[in-house]
Amino acid sequence: MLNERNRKILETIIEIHTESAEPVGSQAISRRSQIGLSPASIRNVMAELEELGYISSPHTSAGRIPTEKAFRFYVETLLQAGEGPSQGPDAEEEGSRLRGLSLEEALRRVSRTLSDSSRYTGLVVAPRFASAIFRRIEFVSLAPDRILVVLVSESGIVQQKIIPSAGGVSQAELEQAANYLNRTLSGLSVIEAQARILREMAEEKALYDAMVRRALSLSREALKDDRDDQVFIEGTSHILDQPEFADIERMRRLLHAFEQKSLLAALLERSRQAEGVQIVFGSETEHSEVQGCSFITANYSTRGGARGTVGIVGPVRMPYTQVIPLVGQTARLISRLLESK
Amino acid sequence: MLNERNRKILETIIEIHTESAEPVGSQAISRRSQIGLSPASIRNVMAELEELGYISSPHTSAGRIPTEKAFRFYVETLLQAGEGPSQGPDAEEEGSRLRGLSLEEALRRVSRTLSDSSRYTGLVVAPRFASAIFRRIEFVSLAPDRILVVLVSESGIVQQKIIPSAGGVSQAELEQAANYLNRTLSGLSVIEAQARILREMAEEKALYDAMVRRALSLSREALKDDRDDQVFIEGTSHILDQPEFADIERMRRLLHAFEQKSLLAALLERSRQAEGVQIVFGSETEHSEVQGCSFITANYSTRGGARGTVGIVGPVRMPYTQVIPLVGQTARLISRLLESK
DNA sequence: CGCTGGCACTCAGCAAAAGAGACTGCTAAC
DNA sequence: GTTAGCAGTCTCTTTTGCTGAGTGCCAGCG
Repeated sequence: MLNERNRKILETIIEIHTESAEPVGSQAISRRSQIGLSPASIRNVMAELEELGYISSPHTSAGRIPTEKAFRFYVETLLQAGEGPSQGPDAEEEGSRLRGLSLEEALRRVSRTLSDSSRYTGLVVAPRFASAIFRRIEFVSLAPDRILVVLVSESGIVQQKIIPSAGGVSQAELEQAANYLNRTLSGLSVIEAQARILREMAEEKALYDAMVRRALSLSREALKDDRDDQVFIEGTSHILDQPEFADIERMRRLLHAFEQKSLLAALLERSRQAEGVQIVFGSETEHSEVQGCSFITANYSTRGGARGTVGIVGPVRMPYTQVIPLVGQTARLISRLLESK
Repeated sequence: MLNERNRKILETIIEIHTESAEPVGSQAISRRSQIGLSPASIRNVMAELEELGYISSPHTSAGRIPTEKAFRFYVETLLQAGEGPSQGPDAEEEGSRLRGLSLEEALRRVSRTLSDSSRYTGLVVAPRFASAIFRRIEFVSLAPDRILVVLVSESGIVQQKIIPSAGGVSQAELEQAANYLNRTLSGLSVIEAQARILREMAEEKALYDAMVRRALSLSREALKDDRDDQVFIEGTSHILDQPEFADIERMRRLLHAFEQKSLLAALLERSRQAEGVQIVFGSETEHSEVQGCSFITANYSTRGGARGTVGIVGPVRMPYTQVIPLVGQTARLISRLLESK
């Protein structure tokens, strides 16, 4: 579709535009590229590229800016070529800094680091408790009608929720129930644990042990999947640095979208099972708020197979040769961290 | 200092400016106020007010803008007059919506609600675990050298942290230690618990029970006060709506300040012990980033005396007659919620 | 046949100029 | 003490003209 020379010129246009955020003229390309063509010849090529939809000009007397189609084409070749070297913060050092933090704090920190070193907005989705391996459960009676449940997974994911309590259950009874559940369910995946509970409840009528009955009914409530992903977004103020969002109204909508973490979680959902670094443009989603954005993400996994996502968000115009390795390495860093935990 | 008529006119200036965000002219005041003075007379008064430092004009042919001194004077009279009615969301309804959520989720929700109904940025500081009443401790061995600690307070504050483990301690041993600590420390304030541990450790040499020794040393690590307040900030995108921050650079600095939650926590620290609604202007703090901002806050308390803060941040020009009651009622709402928990 | 220099043309962006409008401060009269 | 009137000031907006970047096309060259 695109011969070697045209491809090379398109690449140059993207590179220049990535640095300047401005339309690129034929002269600038000629100066920059090694091809050794005059501006006039390059103009001919540019006419072709425009014909094909890879570049467009904002107005007659301006240079050209790469279209999303061009960026898609560009990142696709980059992703196929492999990540290349990253110049992110030292992974070893970073890893040991995270080692002493709770999972939540660690993920927040990673999001921050991603943001700081990319100068875009950092994004981390925590693994779902529901897809982890069950480790411990604890009940604390807060009020006669409300029980606090704390769940811990094998890799250290902590989840708390409050469940209603039918009749007043004493703290001692709650502890018995927790003990029973910890003995019975520990080491199972949460899915298996849920299945196990249902199975046992079906046989429950045969059981006369009130404690077991209580434990099962509590745990069913406790393990119910509420499905709201924890998302850590750091460095949203960096979007103010991006000239493409200079319009206040635009910024407002984008910031607003970032505030609704559920929106981002939904957006990243579809790439959750993919391997390697993923790139999605806002226009490729059904959310108009993130038009003009680009999401660079990669998944990490914990011991037990639960998966989470890390990434950065910025404008479509991004230094992909730098951010792709950064995101890729960060995902691997977290995987290593969580699998060793 | 200010006679009744001048006070009334200043008030009118503030009201008009609060709505329009623009300099206020003598004619507008004359039209609006019930005083029945001509613009010319009002101009005389304005000259006086300017003399006294309550208003200032951006340039010769513009109206006057109330100074921070004027706003300080204004809110002081408002605060003394009492809160007046709020038209925030129905407290009853809101309360029952929060009842089934974990503390963290509830506080985040409150911050969101504050932001939504004020159209400014919502702010909630969680009570410190260290100032709460100890309820439960739980240890989970994550790796031979790392132990996850989950702490729960009387009012349902959950805090997790990871502590290093000297020698490999088995999960069974950890459970014994937790049992011992739960028996011994439950119901004490965290401060008391810390003191108790130190006291017992001093006597430790006399003790030959290895389990108790281990429990004490673990708990000392676990209860160590790390002092990083949890702050929930919601609705930061609202600051983009404020004309006073229209300058991009200004916005960037402000958003950046909001991202450093520790900065806000430090800022709110000094009003933590106060009663009732507090108002602090950015210029009254030592943080230049929040110049031009106004913080309206109030404290809430939990069973056991731990305190937290709720509030909103916006420009100095704010509809204080509305936001003061809103913040006050929200603080009372949370207090009621947490004291009944 | 592809490449290139030359040239006329287009159009955004900037700066200077002009005009309109909003307020003020002052003065003189009530 | 209050007010109408008026001259003066200064911002904001609009207009106009200019400059410069960049394009498309054409004719000539290797």
